[in-house]
Amino acid sequence: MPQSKKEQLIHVALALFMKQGIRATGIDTILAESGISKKTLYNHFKSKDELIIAALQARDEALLAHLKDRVVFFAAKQAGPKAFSRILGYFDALDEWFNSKDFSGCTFINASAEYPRPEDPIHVVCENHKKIMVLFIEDLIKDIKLTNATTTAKQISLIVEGAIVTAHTGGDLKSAQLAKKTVEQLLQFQQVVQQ
Amino acid sequence: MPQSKKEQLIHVALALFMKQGIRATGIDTILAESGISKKTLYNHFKSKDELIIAALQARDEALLAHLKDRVVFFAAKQAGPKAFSRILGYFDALDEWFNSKDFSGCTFINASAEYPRPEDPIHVVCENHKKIMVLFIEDLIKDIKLTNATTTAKQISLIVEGAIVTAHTGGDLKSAQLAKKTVEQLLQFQQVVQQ
DNA sequence: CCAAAAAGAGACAGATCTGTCTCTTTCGTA
DNA sequence: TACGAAAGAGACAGATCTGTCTCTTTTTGG
Repeated sequence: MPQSKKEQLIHVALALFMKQGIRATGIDTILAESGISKKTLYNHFKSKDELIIAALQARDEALLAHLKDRVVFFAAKQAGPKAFSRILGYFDALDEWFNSKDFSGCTFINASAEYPRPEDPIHVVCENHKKIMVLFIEDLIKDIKLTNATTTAKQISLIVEGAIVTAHTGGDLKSAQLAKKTVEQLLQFQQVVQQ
Repeated sequence: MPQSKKEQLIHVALALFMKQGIRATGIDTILAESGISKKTLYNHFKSKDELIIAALQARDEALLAHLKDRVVFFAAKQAGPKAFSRILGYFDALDEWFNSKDFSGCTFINASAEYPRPEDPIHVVCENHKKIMVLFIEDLIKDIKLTNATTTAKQISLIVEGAIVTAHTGGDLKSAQLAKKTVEQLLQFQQVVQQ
C-alpha cells in the first residue's frame, strides 16, 4: 500500500478543509472523495475533531518543509547583503504561495476563526503553529546583526501574518512584495540604529 | 420601539457570530436569544446569508466609529511628534480592543475564513472592509511628510492585520504594542530617507 | 487449510440545519 | 366599532450532520 487509509483520510480531509473550510466540509464528503467507509474513519479517529487536529498537524509539517525548501531556492537569487538573503527569499516563497492556484489563506488562521475559543484543542494547535513560525523566522535572520533578534523575528512575523491576511481576506495578491519591502526597511533601520 | 426587530436580529446575530463563528451559529439560536420568530426573520431577510451580510455591514460601521472615537482619545495622550500622535494612538486603541473581555479576532478575517471563495458575497464584504481600513490609516498619517503615503498606509495596514492575527490565533495579547513600535521604526526610517 | 480476529461497508439513529406554511394576533383607518 | 392588511408564532418539511451498529469480507497465525 503506498499510503495507509489513515494517511489517505488525513490527506483528503485537509484538502477539503483548506478549500471549503472545516465546518463546511462534512464527514460524508471526505468519505465519498476518499472512497473509504465511515466505520474505518471512526476506527482511526475518535471524532471529527480528532481528524481535524491530525489534518492540521499534517499541514504544519508539510507547510514548514515546503517553505524551508523554497527559501533555499529563492535565497540563492537574492541581491544585496548575504545575511539578508534568506529572510528576503522567504517573502518570494510567500509570494509564490499567495499566487498559487488554490491559495485560500493560512489554514491555521482560518481554523482558529472557525474555532475561536482559545482553549479549544483545535485553536491550540493553531497557536502552536504560529509559535513555530516565529522560531522559523528567527532562524532565517540569525546571520543578521541585531540587538534583539527575538523581537525582530516577532516583528517580521507580524508583517508575514499581515501579508497572508491581506492576500486572502483583502484579495491583494501582491502583499508579499510589499511585505518584503517593509521588512527590508525595518531591518535597515534596526541595523543603522544599533551601530 | 427603541430598536426595530430587524435591528435586534442583526445585533443578536452579530454578537453570536463573533463569539461562536458564523457556521457554528444556527438560525434557531439567534431566534431563541432574540425572542423573535422565524417567520419574522425571513420577512426581513431572504436567507441566512443575507442576515450575515447585514450583520457584517453593521459591524463595519460600528467598528470604524468606535476606533475613530478611541483614536481621538489615545492620540491626545501620545508623546513625540504631533504628526505621529493619531497613528500611534490607533495602536493603543487596538491594544484596548485585543485585551477587551470578549475579543475574538477580526470579524472579517474570521468570516472570510469561513467563506473562503473570493467571489462569495460574504467574502466580498470582508474585502471591502479591509479596503476601508487602509483608507482610514491613510487619513491617520496625513500630517506626516512621506514620499508615498498610500504605500505607507498599506504597509501599516499589513502590520495591523498581523497584530490582529497574532493576538487572536497566536494568543499574544501584547501584539499591538509590538506593532506600534514597529510602525514607529518604519515611519522614522521613511522620514529619514526622504529628506 | 481452517478458525479467530481485525477491518471494511453502509444502513440506521438521532440531532440539527435552513427555509416554508398555516394559523393567530395586532394594528391602522374608516 | 369593524374590517382589511400586515406582522408574528411556531409546527412542519426535507436535507444534512455526526456518530453507531450489524453484517460481510479480508487477513493472519497455527
